[in-house]
Amino acid sequence: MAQQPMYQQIADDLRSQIDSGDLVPDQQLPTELELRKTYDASRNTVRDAIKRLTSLGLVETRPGQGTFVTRKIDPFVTVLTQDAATGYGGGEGATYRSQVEEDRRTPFASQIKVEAKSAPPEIATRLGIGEDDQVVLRHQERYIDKVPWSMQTSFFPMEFVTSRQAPDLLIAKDIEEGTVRYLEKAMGIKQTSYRDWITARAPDENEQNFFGIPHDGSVFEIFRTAYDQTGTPMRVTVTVFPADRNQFIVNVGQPPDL
Amino acid sequence: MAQQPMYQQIADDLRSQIDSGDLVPDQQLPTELELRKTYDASRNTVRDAIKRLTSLGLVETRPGQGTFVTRKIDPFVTVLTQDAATGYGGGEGATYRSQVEEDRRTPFASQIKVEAKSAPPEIATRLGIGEDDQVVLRHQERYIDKVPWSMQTSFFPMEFVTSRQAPDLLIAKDIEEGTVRYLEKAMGIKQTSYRDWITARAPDENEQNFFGIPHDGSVFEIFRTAYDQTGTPMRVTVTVFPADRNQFIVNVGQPPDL
DNA sequence: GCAAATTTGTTCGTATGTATT
DNA sequence: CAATACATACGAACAAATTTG
Repeated sequence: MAQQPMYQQIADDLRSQIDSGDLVPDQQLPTELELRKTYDASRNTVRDAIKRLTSLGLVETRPGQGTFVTRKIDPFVTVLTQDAATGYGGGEGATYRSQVEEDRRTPFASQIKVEAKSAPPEIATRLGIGEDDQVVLRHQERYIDKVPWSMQTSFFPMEFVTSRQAPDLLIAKDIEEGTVRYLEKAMGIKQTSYRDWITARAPDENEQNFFGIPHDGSVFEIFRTAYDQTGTPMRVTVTVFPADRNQFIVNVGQPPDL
Repeated sequence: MAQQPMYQQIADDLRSQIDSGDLVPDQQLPTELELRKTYDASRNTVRDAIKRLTSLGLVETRPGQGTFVTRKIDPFVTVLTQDAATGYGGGEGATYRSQVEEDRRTPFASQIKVEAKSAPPEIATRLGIGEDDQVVLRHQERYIDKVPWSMQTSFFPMEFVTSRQAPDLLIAKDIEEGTVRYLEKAMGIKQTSYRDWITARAPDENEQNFFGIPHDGSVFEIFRTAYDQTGTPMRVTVTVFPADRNQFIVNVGQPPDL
């Protein structure tokens, strides 16, 4: 009878109500019991329809409360090729704040957590060290306008610390000037190039909780390997961005401003 | 009783069987009826578990046949900053073939479909023309080793054709030399820079069918706006890549080869 | 080529648990 | 504590797609 399954028809109908502005952001949808009557369908069917909408990020269900139209988050755009000339990259700790404030939005970053451990395989390969070699790990969560925006973890060779040249890497405090500048001043290691490797995948449980995204949502994961003036990897930074609120720009040549 | 819901436990158990190699790619999972007995759960609960695995891209269900472990697709990596010096970009028609063949894989591209129509708002803005202005649209589907890999649509101002300078844009045939070179030869318009705008979103129905990805999968959508030597937009190219088989690299400075 | 068997897809009804108000 | 709303789980029936005999 139905060309399309009923749950899909219900989902489409609810979606058109959202798109048309009939249902506005933050507004509560009818409860499952009410929708059951409206569409003359079972509760399970209604729930299947709502599941479709949640995986599209259009609605959000809260146990004990109801289902609500999500307010569209104004996406933040990170320029990955920022300041190519100076060697400082887009989305870094040092440039993150200014990129956000340029947009008249309010950045906030969590306390930095520092850890020392054996290099995970993916990191060891990129840093050109062995898997048994130790690395310093600096982790930080970032917010924009109080909304969780990204999780970043940087890995440095432990040798930077054991050589006593860059001891501050192990201190769990924001290095005001940025680690890139700090390493240049302390060790004479200058970041002259980097390579970003961009993937998208489903979020793990931790990321689902922190960002508040559904299990079938999607995150960007960007591995940045930075090299010094000798072409030696000096740092690997892994940043996870929920796809519903992050976009990226890559400039090649000198395109005119937007 | 259950810290974790039962469908999640079942999903986790099946996942560990896949990760451990107990279930190998292309192998059929036990049928829903068999799993129902194995885990002493109802068929619906088993189905919920399988749904989790499909949205992770670990398994694929085929009506009338069964559920199968997906063979992991070897991802293709597109360098977005290819040949920055010459102004030719990564992932373009002209460079797509060579990038793929460098990888010892076999590229294939569908016939090009050409259309003329009013500029969609997103395109008109980027091309710096009005929404009522006409554009030429060149669409192509791309495969690697016979697997659908990307869908690309390029938009050019209709003026390029009406001025009689670049009539071949309207011909539904591959422009061997690449449109970038063609426009340079025919019109003296040289592509000197471009800007890529990278997003990720859920696939539409057409994309689900073409790429064979689930409704809650994820695709990259990259808008490339290319500019000529005067800083005027000459082209907008929109490419859609399924996230399960595509990754991207951005080079800033001159990082050493991989 | 067709009918039967198998397997997943959709839909219903019902019951109970958990979170919030 | 009670009422409300979503989450999980069971069982059942029929439909649709595919394979098998």
